Amino acid sequence: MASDSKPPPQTIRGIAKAAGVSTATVSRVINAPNTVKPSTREAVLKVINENDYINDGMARALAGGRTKTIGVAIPTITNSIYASSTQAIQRLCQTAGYAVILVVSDFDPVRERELIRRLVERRVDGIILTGADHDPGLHRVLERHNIPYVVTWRVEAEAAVPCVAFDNYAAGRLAMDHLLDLGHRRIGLICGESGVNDRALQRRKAYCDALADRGIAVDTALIHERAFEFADGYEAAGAILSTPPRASAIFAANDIQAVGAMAACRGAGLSVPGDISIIGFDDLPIAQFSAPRLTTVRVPAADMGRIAAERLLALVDGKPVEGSHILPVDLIVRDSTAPIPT
Amino acid sequence: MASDSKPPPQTIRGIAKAAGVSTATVSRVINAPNTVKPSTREAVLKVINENDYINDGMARALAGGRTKTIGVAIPTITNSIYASSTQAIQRLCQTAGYAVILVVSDFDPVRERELIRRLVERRVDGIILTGADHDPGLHRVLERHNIPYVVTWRVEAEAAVPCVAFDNYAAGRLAMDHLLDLGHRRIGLICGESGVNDRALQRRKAYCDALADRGIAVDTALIHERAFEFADGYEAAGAILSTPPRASAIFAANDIQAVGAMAACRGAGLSVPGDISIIGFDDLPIAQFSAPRLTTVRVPAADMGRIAAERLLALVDGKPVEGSHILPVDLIVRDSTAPIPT
DNA sequence: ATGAAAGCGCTAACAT
DNA sequence: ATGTTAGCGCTTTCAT
Repeated sequence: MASDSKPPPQTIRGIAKAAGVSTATVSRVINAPNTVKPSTREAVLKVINENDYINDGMARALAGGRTKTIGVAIPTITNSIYASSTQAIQRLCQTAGYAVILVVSDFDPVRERELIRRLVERRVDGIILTGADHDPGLHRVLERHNIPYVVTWRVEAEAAVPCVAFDNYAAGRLAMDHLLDLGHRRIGLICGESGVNDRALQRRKAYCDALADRGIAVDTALIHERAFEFADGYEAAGAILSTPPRASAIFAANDIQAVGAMAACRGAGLSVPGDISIIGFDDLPIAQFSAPRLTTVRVPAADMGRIAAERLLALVDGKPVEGSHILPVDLIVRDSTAPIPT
Repeated sequence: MASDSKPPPQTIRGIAKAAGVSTATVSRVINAPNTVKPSTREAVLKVINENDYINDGMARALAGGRTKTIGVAIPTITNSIYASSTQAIQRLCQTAGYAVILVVSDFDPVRERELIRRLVERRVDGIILTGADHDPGLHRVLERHNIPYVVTWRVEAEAAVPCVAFDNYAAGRLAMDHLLDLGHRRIGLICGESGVNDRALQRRKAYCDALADRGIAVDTALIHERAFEFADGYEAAGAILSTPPRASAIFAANDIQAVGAMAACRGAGLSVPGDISIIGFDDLPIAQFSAPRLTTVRVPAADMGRIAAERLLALVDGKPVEGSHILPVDLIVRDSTAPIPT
């Protein structure tokens, strides 16, 4: 036999050779099938299928294309509400042929910056950021590398960076006013760490302002910042219950914490809402199936994710996208709140 | 001035030029910093930082390296339990410097194959698969492209493909035997679609066999296959309650469905476990905070994810990995089950 | 309609 | 210790 020069394997050259055409032709049947004669196209396709050949996305991206990948940065994954928006993003992107890479910063801006750097390194076509509290310079890096991005969960005061969010402060006021309107005056607060979480901060502010507006002094012994697990809400509620005079209501700025708080009240022999009212935040599915069903503030998490993804993909496609997109929130009154017992 | 030939920008050549060194040296300060003289290293680093230069991962991968990306395929994202294992995978991989790309197949093998193809296209270094029910040829493609993978949630009967799982059948028996030991004879079943979900199928089998072993005939009117939302459990339980003679217990092969079922019983004026016992499956966090607290079967989802990721990363590193890794499950008895009322 | 050849930005021998 | 150079697998003018 003649000495055969290495026949390259799972590469476009290998396919080209096996099909007796040039690499350009193979590339064409993959990217612009109708620019190649049907008969040769079929021949090439046959070789491709026989070999399970799959075009190398790295090489393709390098040769000028996009990576068809977008990055999503969230602060934590243990808060179910982020799962909701992230899911919506993932679904929309997957349908559009984009892959999504999720990075979790654990509320650490430096860590976040490092993770975003890895996203840039992977040449994601765009990025969805969560909230504020970003490392200074993060925006500069994104700008410099020409990576479009949109911010969710928070309206960026600064430049005209596109954002999709709702008003956390107003939503917090909604919850508090509901409680105050029911006659409650001594109200406990359970929320996230306001020092590292601007959403928690907004809600805490709403709590304080709502009280102040009715001439009620804020008792910081009634404020508990915790993580987002049931156990955290349970424990925080325990602390509130043991701070006399006993509060007649609790605002948990998260449904999971609220359900934990309800369990604590139950454990303390208190009836909800007979003895104590509890209002949550998010309107997770559990809110409709807890006992009692939870009064809460509905937050448009899935919509936010979907819209953010839509806008980002538009941006990636070079379409212009206007500034902020503010979504509405709603008070959902169920069975966990009632007028203050007389 | 002399005509300056284009000075390349955010590329290794641009940095090299600006720092007055060769591209090889820049590459070295990035990949093997200690092989380059401290003084030049600092100089190069300075230029890199000033420009926020970030090495192109596509080019790097193409030039022979790995992509430092792994793919994870799950059937659905609305079943919280997958979130648990996926989170564990994500965490471990992120820590190890790997990005994870999640794809959701919605229980459609063809869709799954297509999504996996996209993963291969992105040259992921490895893949974590969920359950069985894969398209024939999926394994062949992975084999052919030399992509290591591990299977979770299910022991693969076939070849020696590494898997990390627990015994769904045995776990189902555990739940059923608990109910039967309490004296229950007429038991409803709520589970996933056994036609597209081998885990659901195993649990359904366990249900039937457990009944048969005690000489109890299976009444298919008591079996309800549904999705994994609270509402599905609620609705299924409603159907079971209205099938006389009324069942004295329900096995919900998922905690979310179980909580939904409890709500349905409450709504029907039935006390749990006084009038009817309910056992769940998974031991999600909610199980400890529902009212009453839910008896369930603890499934090692997070461990499974973590171990699967560890094994995959080992595989990626060329380390050998033995066959199946079976994790234990536990019956967690809480307050939602009781002896059959006399 | 198809082929030849020049890069895309990087790493990795091989030199020096 | 640093520079030169040849690809990695692909897309894409530019020819034919």
